[in-house]
Amino acid sequence: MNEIEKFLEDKKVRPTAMRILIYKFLAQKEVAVALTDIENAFAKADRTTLYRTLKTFEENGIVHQIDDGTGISKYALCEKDCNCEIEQDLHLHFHCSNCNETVCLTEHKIPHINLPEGYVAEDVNLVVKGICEKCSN
Amino acid sequence: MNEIEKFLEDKKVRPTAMRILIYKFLAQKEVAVALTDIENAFAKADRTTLYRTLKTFEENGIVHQIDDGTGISKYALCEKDCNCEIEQDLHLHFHCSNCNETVCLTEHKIPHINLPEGYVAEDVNLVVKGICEKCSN
DNA sequence: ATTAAAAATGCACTTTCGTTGCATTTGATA
DNA sequence: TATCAAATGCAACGAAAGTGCATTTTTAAT
Ligand SMILES: [Mn+2]
Ligand SMILES: [Mn+2]
Ligand SMILES: [Zn+2]
Ligand SMILES: [Zn+2]
Repeated sequence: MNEIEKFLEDKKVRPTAMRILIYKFLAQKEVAVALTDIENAFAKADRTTLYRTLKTFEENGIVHQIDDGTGISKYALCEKDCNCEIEQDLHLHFHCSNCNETVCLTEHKIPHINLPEGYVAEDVNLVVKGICEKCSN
Repeated sequence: MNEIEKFLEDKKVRPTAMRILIYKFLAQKEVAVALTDIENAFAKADRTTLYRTLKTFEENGIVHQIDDGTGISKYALCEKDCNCEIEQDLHLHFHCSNCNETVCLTEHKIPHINLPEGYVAEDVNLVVKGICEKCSN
């Protein structure tokens, strides 16, 4: 059994052929991907399967969903020891208005936010929109 | 000519009956509103008119659109001397997962974000999700 | 190996929200 | 009062997310 299969099983996800392919696809991309991107990459597979694969990955801590403000959900692999927890794992996302790509800035954790009395934070989303490094040259 | 009409004209928006009503509705609400909310409040008006009114208000700096992560656009009146500019006007938004309401925390400006070399910020969206003050009692 | 159960996949469809084209109405201006 | 531009209303469309159910594949037990 290879490494990816082992990884998926550790995450309690059955390593089907499709899931392994999608995992490899995500691992190879350095930007966040939309369902459509995966759909285009695997024309043979049904959209629903890809959709549910992403949901399964998300529920089991393999990917995190990214709301970059475009209205289209993006997904990216989680870091090695990520639990998607506020104050620890959550990082900034950057969406380039030129190339339309969204990237995880995993080194840039979201700062602690002070809230008014009575408010309880459970999740934070911080997205910066602008021109990315590739497009600003 | 009353105060609201004057205000709209200052913003280069012709103060029609519908627009005045929608402005009053927004001014009276202390939470961000969705198109559907306005639709329900003004059953007689067409959804398209309400939609375009919000767009007009947004283009002329009367309201700002809020992406709270629910996938449904919300709108709220801008502050007195707001230009919706990064580093000055942009504030934190809070979405309550219990009552599903979204509020502007206008006193909580978005902190300056350090980006990697080459990245240029043009806009920032910071949304905290959790339990609001009303729901946490 | 054979079979039964569970899980994954594929297909068709629905829903929701945002958006647009165009005809009609309203309102400002001359 | 006539004219023109802007606002409104109606009827669609389109993208994306999501669901129900039949079929296939995989796992596990016999
Ligand atoms: Mn990320
Ligand atoms: Mn706001
Ligand atoms: Zn770019
Ligand atoms: Zn609440």
